[in-house]
Amino acid sequence: MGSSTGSLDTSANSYRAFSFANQFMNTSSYSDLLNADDDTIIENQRPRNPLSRGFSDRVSDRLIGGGIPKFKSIQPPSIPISPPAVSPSSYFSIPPGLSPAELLDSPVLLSSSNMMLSPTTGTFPTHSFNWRGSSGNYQQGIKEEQRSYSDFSFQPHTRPATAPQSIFQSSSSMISTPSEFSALKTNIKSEYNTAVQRDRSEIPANVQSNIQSNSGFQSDFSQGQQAPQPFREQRRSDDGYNWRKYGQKQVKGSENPRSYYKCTFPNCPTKKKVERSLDGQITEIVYKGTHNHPKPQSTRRTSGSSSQAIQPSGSAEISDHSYVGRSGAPMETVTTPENSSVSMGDDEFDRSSQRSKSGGDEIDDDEPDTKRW
DNA sequence: TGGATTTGACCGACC
DNA sequence: GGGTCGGTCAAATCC
Ligand SMILES: [Zn+2]
Repeated sequence: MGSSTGSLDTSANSYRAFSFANQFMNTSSYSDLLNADDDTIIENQRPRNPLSRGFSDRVSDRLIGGGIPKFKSIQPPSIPISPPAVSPSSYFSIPPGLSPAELLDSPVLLSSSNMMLSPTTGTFPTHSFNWRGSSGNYQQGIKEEQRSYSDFSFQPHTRPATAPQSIFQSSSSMISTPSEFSALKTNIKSEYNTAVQRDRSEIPANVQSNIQSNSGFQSDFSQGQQAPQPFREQRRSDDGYNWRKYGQKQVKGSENPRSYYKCTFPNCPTKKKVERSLDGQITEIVYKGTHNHPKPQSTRRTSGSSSQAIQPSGSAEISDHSYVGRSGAPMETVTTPENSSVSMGDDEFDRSSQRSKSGGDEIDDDEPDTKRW
């Protein structure tokens, strides 16, 4: 089993090192920052079996029927459209602000910044997304500048910013989604990893609002964040969905604790892992699974334009999940593990690599194409 | 009182 | 077969 793909694990972890400052606000509203709209589905989560404790989640991720544990890997026996080749394990990295969908649409993707995935390859992000794949390379650079801002810098707009990175993995198991799109996902597991600028999630909505309004605020904000955790996290986080924290762990490679959240929507299997730095800033977010429901309408968000609210996945092919988010910052910078490699411990890296190997990752290359360019 | 968070323990996967 | 690690559960606690 394990072989199937590796486990997701983490590889993502590698990135923990960054801290970004946030800058989201500039443009649109923060709300846009991350919206993840992924709705796709995976499977419903079934009631947890008592028997299988712990595992339930996994199970859920995997699929229903089966007993087979596969987490990520499931290959799709048959996938309608895309060949999922996509990789069983596909991790995408997306900037927090970006939505995968967009990425897909625009090839530019990360390029804006400069580095990024490898445009060179010609493949787009999608391609790139599989970092885990055999090569191990996965995203490439993203991190770059982020650090610069780390302290707070808010840059006016333009910046490449901080882009945290996001990775998204999709795992899918089954999907029930209506759209074709879902079909794609079906087997794919997706996890997104997002590096977030900060944790907006934690920030109370009001605060955020304020933020929007003012620009300067960030600074405050950031500093404020230093505070340990004055407030509990609110359910609704950056992406607009409601999350419930079900665990926290100190990961070995990083000093930052990782928190595990589940979507509170009844049957939604979506989970996310959030790593935050000591100062409270989110250094990494990894989404697992997709939401099978529209985003709750929150009071906050939507300022206007995009009300993203709910779009079922319609848009097209979004990749697997729609992550919509865009912050003012274009995102560009995504970090790659590699880059980060510097920071990342080798250990972690190794691990990830290893695992990845097991599963066959190889597939990656292909799939993306399907999606469209 | 109900829901969310915290946190230690358990379990499976990987090496 | 044993150790390590990540992920999840669930009781206690908090709000
Ligand atoms: Zn959900």
